[in-house]
Amino acid sequence: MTQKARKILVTSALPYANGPIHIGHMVEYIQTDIWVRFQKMRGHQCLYVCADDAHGTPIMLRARKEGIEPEALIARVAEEHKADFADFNVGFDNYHSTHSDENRHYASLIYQRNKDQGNISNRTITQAYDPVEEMFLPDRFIKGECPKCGAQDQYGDNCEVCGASYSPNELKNPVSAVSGATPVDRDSEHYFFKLGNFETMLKEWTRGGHLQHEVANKLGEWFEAGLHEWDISRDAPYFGFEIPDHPGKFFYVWLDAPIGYMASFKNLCDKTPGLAFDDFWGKDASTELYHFIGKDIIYFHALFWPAMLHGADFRTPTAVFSHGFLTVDGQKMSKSRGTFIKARTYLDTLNPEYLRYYFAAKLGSGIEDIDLNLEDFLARVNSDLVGKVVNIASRCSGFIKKRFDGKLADQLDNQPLFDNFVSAGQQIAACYENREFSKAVREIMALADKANQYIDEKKPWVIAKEEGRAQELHAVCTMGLNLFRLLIGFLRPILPATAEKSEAFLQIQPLAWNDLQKPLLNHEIAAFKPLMTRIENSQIEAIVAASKEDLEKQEAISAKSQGALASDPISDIIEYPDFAKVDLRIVKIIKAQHVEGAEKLLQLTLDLDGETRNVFAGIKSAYTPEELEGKLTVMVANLAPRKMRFGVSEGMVLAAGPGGKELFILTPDSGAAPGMRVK
RNA sequence: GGCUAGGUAGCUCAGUUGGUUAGAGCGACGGACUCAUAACCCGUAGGUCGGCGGUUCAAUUCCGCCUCUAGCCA
Repeated sequence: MTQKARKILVTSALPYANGPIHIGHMVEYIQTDIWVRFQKMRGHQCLYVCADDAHGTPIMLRARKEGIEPEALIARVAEEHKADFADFNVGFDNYHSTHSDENRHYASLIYQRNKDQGNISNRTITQAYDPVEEMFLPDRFIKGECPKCGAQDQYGDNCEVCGASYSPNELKNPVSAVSGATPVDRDSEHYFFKLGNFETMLKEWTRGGHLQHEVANKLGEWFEAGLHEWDISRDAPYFGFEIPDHPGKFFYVWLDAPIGYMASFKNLCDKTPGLAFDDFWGKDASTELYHFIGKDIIYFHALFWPAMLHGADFRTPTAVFSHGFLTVDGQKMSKSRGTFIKARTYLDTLNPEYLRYYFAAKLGSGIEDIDLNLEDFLARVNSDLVGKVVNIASRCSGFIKKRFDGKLADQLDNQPLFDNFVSAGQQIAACYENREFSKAVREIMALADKANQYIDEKKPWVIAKEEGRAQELHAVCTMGLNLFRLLIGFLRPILPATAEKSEAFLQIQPLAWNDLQKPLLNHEIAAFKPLMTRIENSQIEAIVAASKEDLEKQEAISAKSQGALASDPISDIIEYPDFAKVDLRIVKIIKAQHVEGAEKLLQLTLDLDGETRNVFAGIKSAYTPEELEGKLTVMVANLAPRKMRFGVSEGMVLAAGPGGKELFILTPDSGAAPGMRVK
């Protein structure tokens, strides 16, 4: 097991400083932290740095809305972020900010060196400009009608209803999301990073074992399309760093964000004697550098970032590890369902170790999304951690305490079983190293089952009642506690706080991986106190309820300024005869099916009690045919039939909502029957 | 729309370089035990491996199409 100590620098993506950390963020920090703790346990020098990503238009606007300076906003958010991470036992060696002197230095340096190498160009571009706010508008701050499907209130780059992507100038009736003014075109000089200069280098790098294979596959697409120049400047007003020698021009937030990794590390170097920046970032550094990121920001980290570093004579990363997203109960986190759970909301009720364990049990080395199934979460944590692992200590310690003065025997009852656990540790270590945490957890839990089976076979509670078998009892319980110690050692990267408590119980030093080969014998242990308690269903319910309350508070705040009516005001007054012309009827959906070739439509067969109608409804994004069949709803029965590509639609069903998943058909109260008129 | 992933028991996931009865944990059901945080141990039931078509002696595994989910499109 002896190997040379490695020097490793690890980062997680920098959280954006305009809002709180939620449990989706935590997947990444927990994944990284487990890996880092594992490396440290193996005796390597492993440093984990991170920072707040503090620049950009959203932060500038958020601060303006709150009536404070951006600096005040990011300082406050940084404290919240740090507290959340600390309470989740994420052990950063340093946490810094992109709005720092170090970052300004390295951003300018990297820009300057690339400029000297001929990797920066400039030209004038035309961009949407808000004449009221006097600022250029990023795509996401322009709203309008989708040019493809006409959906209202869509963002400047893609439509959430039909999924089309387009450029903001294609949007119909565009308005600034900041002021509501109609944007105008305005010219401005921008600076560009000539990514194309790095094509050869990047092709080699992306296929050089630095990325997961599926990520490398994905990047093939970018090479095929050709590498474009990357716009790295933004105009004032902008919260960020001014570009040297170009007053009024600022570095785009995504330029200086990854440089924040360097800045945070530099900040750590300055307070750590003997830690040299160049050892980890110099062109010929022999140390290892890893970035853990979400799959959504792959191209920044796998294309721009290595190219920028290479162009500025710094080393490139050893590897970039991407992970998937978190869903809750199989769906995207949702504020209205109460599954948009903030880190703090979780921490107010539950032990962070539970979530660390659950995520570990789900995480592999790939980029698949992982699901937090709340029912499964409760069952699994209770069963695995409390029922299996902690239980081993709980069921053995009583005998040791009562019968042997709290002292372990001087030999094990079953050395081969102990050796079997130790050798399984090699496989477990390999899983950790390869970020196959779910495999590691499966192995460890199989061992925990073995340990419980062993105790069950030996039946110490039977031995305890028999005369002259004290030594045997002593050996069996010592064996059980030694198996427990190994399990805790194996789980230590995942459960640092539980490991610490266990170490206090066993009265031992923090476990290192190499300590695990030798059993703990002839050693006094402390009285056993519960190391972990079970999750109650009510706690999960409390978290979901608290998350919903958060939403209600937010809605109450925003309702004043922008209720649903603000963007979609009530139409002109009509007289009753106008309304009476519309013949609304209750119908039963007797059949619903997909329409071949149609992206948005479902074909519905509607029963009007005496007549059936064929209707095409644009609700495919929100409903499956199965969930519609048998339902009652309301239709406009006297709408002129309309010929569509797929057939004739004989009416329309009524639904509300902005579109996409958020579409809700009307349903009558019980008692209504097909054919009834709605009036 | 294009691309990259994913769709396997009620739930969460393994797995199959194509080959006899597709696995685990949890849950359900039955039994045993009482040391242990109603924990643990033994056993039983559960799956047209997203759908359709193709290649093959043989497909859950390979190919094509479709569908659903997620992400990205500078």
